[in-house]
Amino acid sequence: MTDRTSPRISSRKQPKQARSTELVATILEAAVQVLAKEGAQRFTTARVAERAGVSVGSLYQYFPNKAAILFRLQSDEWRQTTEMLGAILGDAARPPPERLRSLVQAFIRSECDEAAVRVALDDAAPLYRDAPEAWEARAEGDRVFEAFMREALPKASDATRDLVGDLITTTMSTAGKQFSEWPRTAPEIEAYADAMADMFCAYLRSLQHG
Amino acid sequence: MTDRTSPRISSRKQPKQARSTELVATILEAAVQVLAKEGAQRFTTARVAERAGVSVGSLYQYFPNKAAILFRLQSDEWRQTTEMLGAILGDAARPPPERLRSLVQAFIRSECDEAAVRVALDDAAPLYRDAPEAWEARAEGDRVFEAFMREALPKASDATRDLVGDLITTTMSTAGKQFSEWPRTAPEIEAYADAMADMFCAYLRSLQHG
DNA sequence: TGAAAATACGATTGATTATTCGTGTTTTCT
DNA sequence: AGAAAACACGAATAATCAATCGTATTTTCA
Repeated sequence: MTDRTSPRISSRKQPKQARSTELVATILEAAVQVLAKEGAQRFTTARVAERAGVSVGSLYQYFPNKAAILFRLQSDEWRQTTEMLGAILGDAARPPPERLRSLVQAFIRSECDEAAVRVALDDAAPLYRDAPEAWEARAEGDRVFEAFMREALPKASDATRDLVGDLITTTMSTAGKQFSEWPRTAPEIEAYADAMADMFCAYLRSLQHG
Repeated sequence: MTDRTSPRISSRKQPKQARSTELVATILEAAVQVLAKEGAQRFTTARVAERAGVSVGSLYQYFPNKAAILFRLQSDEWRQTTEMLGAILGDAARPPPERLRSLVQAFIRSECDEAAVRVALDDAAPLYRDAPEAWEARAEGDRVFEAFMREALPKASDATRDLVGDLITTTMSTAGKQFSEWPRTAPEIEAYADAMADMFCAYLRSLQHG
């Protein structure tokens, strides 16, 4: 009954002049600041434009709507996370459990840096969640992790590997959100990450020994 | 710099007549339906009142503001969850790992029932998150879990137990959110819950064996 | 240089929504 | 019954904000 037409979110125009790409960067930078300082509630196109030192009109020249800005920030973050994932998990010289531990620590650390932005971006998720493009970045990360799982659990079935991979990535990726709801000190977070890594490793070991 | 005065959220009036308590129940029921059918974005006092068959004015007689309705729903849910927690974990006749497994399954199942409401309530979290009362229900649950952890890890230090309890509860409680973002079938969810229980048990075992 | 294309501007529009308050109705209690 | 308290009503208010569009400025390039 509700006429919820999800708007096209990621139609970037082809820039004809150089200033446009600068502007996009400026706007994204401003958007991050607004999210961090004001939160998702007060994230408005006017505020982003003001902070960026441009007019709302200019903003709308490069982003079809407000959600597109948020979606772009989220995409960039996912891209970055996937890169990190690949770099750490792809290091074939180290044993899988060690790589997994590094990943957990790196991931949780990165979640805690700029925690305010992450939380705000998460709060704003309803605005960009429905966009189909939102899942592409995630899919790439899943592929990288699958490759790692084949190394970590060579004897397991594909179904088991998928399930375990799903469990681990999900567990890891939701941890950051909890920290922001009940803030912890840096050492507490380190300890938490260590415990999580211990848990994953214990689980993988138990799977290998039958 | 931002003048974000968090409004008092949970000042329930003392009802003088019987109809008022009925009305509160009706409003809460309507609120759930609006959340489920329309989502957090479209959760408005007007819509809730309409669905409840009352006027906005009446609604504001029992809830000081919109956030109070959401907060009340969240509180009720937490209370319910804590009850379940206590019932399952307190059953001293069963060995701790078995209880933990039951808990994970029950918890994830309950997250999946009424998933739409849970997601919407979560989306609306920014509106009621800042209320200090919001943490009381959670604290009670933590206490129950702590008691369980003393049974499950009798030899561990308090610090370890706290950390592990934190890790387990956090992991469990964030699982439901992920399901709604990428929906899964019922058997997939069962398998996921089983895997999570396996993971927790493997971790607890590894902690006990040093 | 000068015209056309690209970009930038920001007041305005239209829509939504939380909350109030003056008024009418029902219940309570004597 | 009748007055007072409690409750219910919903139009009106005031605020916010996404997005537009007519105009002004800058860049391109022939």
